Amino acid sequence: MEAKPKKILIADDEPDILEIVSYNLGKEGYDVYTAKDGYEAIERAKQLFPDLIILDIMMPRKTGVEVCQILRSQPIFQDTLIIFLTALSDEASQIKGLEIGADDYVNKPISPKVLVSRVNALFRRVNNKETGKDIQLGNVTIDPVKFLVTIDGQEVILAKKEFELLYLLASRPGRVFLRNEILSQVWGKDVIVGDRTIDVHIRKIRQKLGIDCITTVKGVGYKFEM
Amino acid sequence: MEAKPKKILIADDEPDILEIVSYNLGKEGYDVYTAKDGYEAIERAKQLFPDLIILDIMMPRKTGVEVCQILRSQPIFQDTLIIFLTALSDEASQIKGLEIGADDYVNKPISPKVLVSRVNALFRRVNNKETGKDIQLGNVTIDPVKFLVTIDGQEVILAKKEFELLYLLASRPGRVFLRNEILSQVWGKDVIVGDRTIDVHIRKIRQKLGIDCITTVKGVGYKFEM
DNA sequence: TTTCGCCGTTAACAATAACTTAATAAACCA
DNA sequence: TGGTTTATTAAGTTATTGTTAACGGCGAAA
Repeated sequence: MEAKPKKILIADDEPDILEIVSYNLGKEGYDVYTAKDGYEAIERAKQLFPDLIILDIMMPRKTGVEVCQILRSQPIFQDTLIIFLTALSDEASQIKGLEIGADDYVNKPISPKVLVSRVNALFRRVNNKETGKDIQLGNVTIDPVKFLVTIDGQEVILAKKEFELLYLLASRPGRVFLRNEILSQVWGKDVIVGDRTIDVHIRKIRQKLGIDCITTVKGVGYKFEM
Repeated sequence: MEAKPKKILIADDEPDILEIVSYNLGKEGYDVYTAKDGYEAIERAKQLFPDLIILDIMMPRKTGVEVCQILRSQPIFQDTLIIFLTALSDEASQIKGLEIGADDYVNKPISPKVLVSRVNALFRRVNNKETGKDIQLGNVTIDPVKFLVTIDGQEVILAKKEFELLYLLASRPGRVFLRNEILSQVWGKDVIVGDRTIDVHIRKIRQKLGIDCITTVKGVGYKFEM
């Protein structure tokens, strides 16, 4: 399922800034829109409902601070991310900016790369509610948060060690894991178990999954592949 | 339901920083804990499950970057907020910090007030989305304001601890909560209770609800699912 | 104040699931 | 083919959780 690109609205009265920020965010795959003053920023926000608004503070026809306050007073824009972008680097301005509802505050002169990183970080946090470490390979999904494996939507219940072992193998599909490596990762460095223990767990996983996705590499170890 | 104060863990090898940051965040109403190196930070994180971790980068026994990577590789710490606090002010470090999963990156010398603002801003953003609201899952409704659970309109009376436990599990349906995590979230930091206490509460909830919605994941924890 | 009842906890034991082992069979490779 | 490695099975062992009952504390009602 391809996620829709996030919409970002940038408001600044310096065309250079608009251009360089637009370019860099566009390159990251965001849909970028611009406004050249505060009034226009509000108009475009109401029409676009962007996911993130980047506001310069010093702008004609409403400052960034005013824009932020106006938007935040409306429930619709409660969840919209807002970043201030400004030449005012004093503490008080920054604190005020964050207190009236901004999510971040970046000082000029800006580094486009840093700004992009901060934008990414914000979206990562807001976006990733539950689907961080899932592994999806073919029709198999391994969800360590829910501790659940599904095959074609069918849930498969694995025991703790089985799950950890499968998760390890599937974390690098195609890569062969030595038996020693498996032992130290899943069982811990100072646990001593017999040689056949791994095999038995592998067997159970194969059995429970019902599909052939763990390959034995004789004399070496095991690997996951679809 | 009274909102529990957010737990913040601060890791820095400079006692002065620990003190001044602790003081300022404590004054804001946060529960603040400290660690003086990277190893200790990980240990305390696993025991406390803080809502936010503030990491110095230059620390003995694992750098902040290492700590971040180790924690982020575990599903349990996916949602934990992380702020880097560092004297490295170069662009590349900042970008790297944000890319490996930090939510913010603050340069030293720090202004305690700015840090507090940024912490508040992070919590404001994350908080809005999940706490305090009714939870509705299938035919079950959980109302943390009225302290009431209803199943198909039928009211069910739970005791306080039972309710808190259920609310925690139901706040992230499907997600597995470790026993440690449950202890720290429901019972609090330094309360020591016996091993069977959780089970007994789980039993009572299952009994009172009359439906099978809490699943045991043996060796791991419990999860709520309809 | 006394009594009653609920809450949270603990302890003892039962039940069950998970893990390991060992023995045997099958597969693989030189 | 012989030797080595892995698969399979079942049984044994351990660890974790379920269940029940009982106890003390605390607050509400008598």
